Amino acid sequence: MSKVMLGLSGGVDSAVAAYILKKQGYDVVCCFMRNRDSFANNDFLGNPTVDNDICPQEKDYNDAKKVAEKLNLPFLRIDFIKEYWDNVFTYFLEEYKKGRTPNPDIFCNKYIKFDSFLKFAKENNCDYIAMGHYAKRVDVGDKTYLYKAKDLSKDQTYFLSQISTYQLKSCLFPLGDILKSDVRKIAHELNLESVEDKKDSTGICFIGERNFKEFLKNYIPATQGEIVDIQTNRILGHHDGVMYYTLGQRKGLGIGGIKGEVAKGWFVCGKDVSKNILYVASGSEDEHLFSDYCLVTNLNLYNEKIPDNTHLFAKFRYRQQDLGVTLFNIDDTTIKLIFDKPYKSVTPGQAAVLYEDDGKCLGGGIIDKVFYKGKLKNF
RNA sequence: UGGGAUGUAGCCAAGUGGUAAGGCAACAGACUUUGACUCUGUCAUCUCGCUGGUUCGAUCCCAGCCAUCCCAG
Repeated sequence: MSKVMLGLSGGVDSAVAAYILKKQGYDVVCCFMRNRDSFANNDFLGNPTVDNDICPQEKDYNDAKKVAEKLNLPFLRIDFIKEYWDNVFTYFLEEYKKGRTPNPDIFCNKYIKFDSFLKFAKENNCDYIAMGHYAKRVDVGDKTYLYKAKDLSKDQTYFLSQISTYQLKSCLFPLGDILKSDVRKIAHELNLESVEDKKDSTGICFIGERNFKEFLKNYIPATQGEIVDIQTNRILGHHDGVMYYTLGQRKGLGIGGIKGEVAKGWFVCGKDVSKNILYVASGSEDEHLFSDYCLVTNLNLYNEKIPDNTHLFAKFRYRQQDLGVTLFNIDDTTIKLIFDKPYKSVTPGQAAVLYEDDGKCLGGGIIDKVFYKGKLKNF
């Protein structure tokens, strides 16, 4: 009987995943992961729970424990606080300091959930790990493929785009063929009271929902600068630091109406980190928000290399529609993606994840440089 | 100082003698394992620069004052 270590988070998804694996006949060991400590990590500004009697992580732990008890499964606990800080959070901050917009959860998967946790599982004689991810694994011969989950609205393959073939082969995805609504239904049937109606967690993994700017201020000093209209070079206002904004962002600029002009809202379309200038464009369809090709580094593919001139689909941001692109290889870990037509707000630091039109996820990389009409966009 | 123009919520901006459109911003909620986008809702009632007057009733009419801008000088 194969043994699986299941990451039980205290949410409904991993709880039902545990049940399914058990029902399928796996020998399941549950484990609660703790990767962050607000106090050890000096996280106070804008922390909504810093004064709570019970920290939300402990509530999650208790909820997870109840699930394990209900399902009659062994329950462990492990901390990866140092690993998270060293491999995920440090990278996250470095990217922000460069003015880019990283996706920490992709690296959390790569380095913590599918690496540190996998090693811990192996040390405990487990064959596989599993969690509550919505994704599908398909084995054909000795090859393993990753597909989008049946529940496309919950599909999380985007976050798995940096895991290696070995990591993929070590993981089971029990929720790949189940709709979220059915997950809730199963939780109710099992009377998993601690999680059945719990709201889905959002926000950065292990950090949670936050006023993002306040959170970053704990680690990156605020440096005021000018907000400049890219069309006319007018100074429209001031920002608290160029790194607090991402491309395409509308909220938080505080720019009101201007005499004699129709106010369409202002959107971030570029940044000059050295001069600390934030560039904005008026209206959501301004040309400056678009780009037509990009360079992607850190390319990670689960299987064979993709030939030049292949047309496929890319997701540039989580929960955004897949967009048609044509791929060209630069070297083993760098590709160029030419867009079918100009796309809005493709942002350096975010992941570009590659799909075939049947939902097969080929892998992905990190958007490094973005171009429009042959010119490098200045971010 | 003379002539002209304007003064409506944080910013733009409609408006009528009969009791204040809209947009932007902001805030809240929804959505969401990044950051965003998006959607929904809230947002002038000792109020329409101030003070008087006309009127049943004025933000809109009249007078004076104040402030700002433009042209003269």
